[in-house]
Amino acid sequence: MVGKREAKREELKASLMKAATGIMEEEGVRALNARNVTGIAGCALGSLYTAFKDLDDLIVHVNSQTLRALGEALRQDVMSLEDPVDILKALARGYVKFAQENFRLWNALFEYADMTSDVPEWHEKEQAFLINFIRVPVSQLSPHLPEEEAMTRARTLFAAVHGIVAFSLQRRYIGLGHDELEPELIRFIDQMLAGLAESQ
Amino acid sequence: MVGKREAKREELKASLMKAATGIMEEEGVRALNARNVTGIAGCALGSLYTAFKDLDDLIVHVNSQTLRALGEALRQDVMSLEDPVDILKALARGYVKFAQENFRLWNALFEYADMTSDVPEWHEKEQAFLINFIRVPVSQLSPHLPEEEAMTRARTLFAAVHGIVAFSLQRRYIGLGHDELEPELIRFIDQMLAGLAESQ
DNA sequence: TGTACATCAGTGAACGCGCGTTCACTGATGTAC
DNA sequence: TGTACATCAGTGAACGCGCGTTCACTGATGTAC
Repeated sequence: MVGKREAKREELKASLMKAATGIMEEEGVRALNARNVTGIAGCALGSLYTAFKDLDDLIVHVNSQTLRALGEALRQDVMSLEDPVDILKALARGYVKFAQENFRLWNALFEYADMTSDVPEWHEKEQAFLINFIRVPVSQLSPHLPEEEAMTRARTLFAAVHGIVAFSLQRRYIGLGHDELEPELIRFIDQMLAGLAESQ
Repeated sequence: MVGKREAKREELKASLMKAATGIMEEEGVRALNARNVTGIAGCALGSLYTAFKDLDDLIVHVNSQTLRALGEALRQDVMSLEDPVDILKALARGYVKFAQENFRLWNALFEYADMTSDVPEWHEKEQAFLINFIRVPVSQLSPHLPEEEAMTRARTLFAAVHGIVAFSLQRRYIGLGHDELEPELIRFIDQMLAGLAESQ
């Protein structure tokens, strides 16, 4: 009966994840440290290092959770849609909504990459996976595009959309209220897609 | 003859700026600290605080310098052009070029905003000023657009372009080589402009 | 089931480091006569 | 021009803090018989 130890271990991991998520939601990744996270989780300082490799490892796990939540939200938004144009718009709307509702967690996905030099490979793969949501409708809209090029277009589209969302939510956009972000983004997508239709 | 003191003061400021710029160019903002910058500038640790309010103030001054250099580069690129489409493309190309050639200084403009809570107002105004490079040709392309809306379009366009450039240069774009960035960006601008023409 | 021993997760005080900023001091610059 | 005094920029040792991580210890869990 080795089960009790393992159960406790999982419990500890879970409580640390929960505490970390809470701190990151309320004060951002930068506010997270070994003392406050173990304090809130209700365990000893040193326990962090029995449950996770180090503090960075804990952050990566929270980010992974966030990425999965984003993936799930986008999947829901797109599920019932067929038309690639509708899908791309729904993805944009879904992305804005997720970023607004989970601002600090979403922000942590990008802030963290700036803070550390090496993100583990498994986490990079999770990020890369999400791009497929965009690649599929992009390929449908440009059927004779080689897959690799479709991937590039998808990434460019994501980078552009992300740039617009990030600038707005991080308030580098003085004068664009949060209510205006979604319509402005949809206008942007419309313009992109009109330009795509034009060129074919 | 109060001039000698003032001259020395300016000299000190200049040598600190130079040292800070060097460190930021070679190792990024995050590597800058009070000890290495004063060490390289060849002055005492405490001198930093007679020349600048604090370390952040020094960083803001370097960023301001970078912003002015970017503005000057873009002005050169655009100077002889008349056609708004040509201007927008030249700006995009100029932006990529500047970001590539001054990667870490350019990056510091955005990393720093993430690091600190309050950027001084005068520096925010310098940032806002640059958006006019884009607003003018955007207004020319859509003459009946109210100025405020043209501003929004200009900001959206900048945010999108910046997103694409940032993702590529920060290597979040696995698989898009740096040589491919400029053509991909120009393709993007073409598509945007085709979409704009379409909608009018 | 009960007892004796082994293991190892959890503990938190302590380590060690990096860092921004301060402040009493001093020597160069400026002023008054 | 020269001298005596005043000012204040420059100095760098020291302060104080926050932080990630370690490690000797202990008590709960697991194993053997």
